[in-house]
Amino acid sequence: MPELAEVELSRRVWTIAEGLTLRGMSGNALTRIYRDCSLATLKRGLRGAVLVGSRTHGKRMFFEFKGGITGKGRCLELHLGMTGRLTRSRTSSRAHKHDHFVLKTREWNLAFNDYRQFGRLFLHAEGFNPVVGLPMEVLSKGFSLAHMKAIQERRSKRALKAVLLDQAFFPGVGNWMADEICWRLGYHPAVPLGQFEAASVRRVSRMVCRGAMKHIADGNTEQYQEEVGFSPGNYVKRTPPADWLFRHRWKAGGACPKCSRVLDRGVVATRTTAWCSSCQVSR
DNA sequence: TACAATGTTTTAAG
DNA sequence: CCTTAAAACATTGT
Repeated sequence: MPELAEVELSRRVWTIAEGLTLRGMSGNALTRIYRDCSLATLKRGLRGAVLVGSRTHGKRMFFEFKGGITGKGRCLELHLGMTGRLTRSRTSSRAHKHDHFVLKTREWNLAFNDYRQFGRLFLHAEGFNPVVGLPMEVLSKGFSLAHMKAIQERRSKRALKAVLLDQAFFPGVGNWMADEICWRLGYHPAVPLGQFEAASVRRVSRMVCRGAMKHIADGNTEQYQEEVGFSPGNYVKRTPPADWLFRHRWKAGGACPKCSRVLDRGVVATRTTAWCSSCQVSR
């Protein structure tokens, strides 16, 4: 479920345990989640460690740990895939179905839950600097007009939506944000990137990323953290303003917030796509 | 039952 | 080399 803002929401769920020592861990070693890093490696690396900080980059999360039985800190990288989420609960509560591992402190259980198992995890050495080698974040200072023009040159013939979904160029943007950006630009998602004004693509994609953070991450942090059994799509119904395409694109028969025309649906860049054939031109 | 689901990677094909 | 399309992953809900 996670795009930029919900990844940030997920990160915040675990910050409750900052400064606390991991006293144990449980998990199911047999799932696909462990294709990059085994449960045994995870257990050995994190036992006795202290969570000292965290950050996100696009759809990735990085949790930094110090100490532990190895004496060396670790950086735990998580990706939520399509259906992953992070939860926290009191130590008295039992694990939920599809909790692949649970990090335990004296007072909290931090769980990684993902029923489709598309998520992944990596355990890096202490001091791993996640920013090096990763693409420029859309909301960072470096995402300049020159940077945008460079992207445009390298992918001028590709569909706008395809480039927006490419994590090497727009880290954190996912299917709904891509549709939102195309709609706000007033063009069909299949129009080649080369036909756009670089400044417009940059401005609108930054606006949508900022709005997602404001309306979804900042607007839901406490509720998200308290909610048990939070299900994908819940936040969709209650957060961003009604003049966002986001609020309408999910339901069959959803209407364009600008002109009220029923939204079109199809596949663009291999993903289900919603657009308004009246407000979005194909030229 | 069949299909789609907020993601990515791999493989195949042109 | 490039680009695009399709399949694969595993589970749930409509």
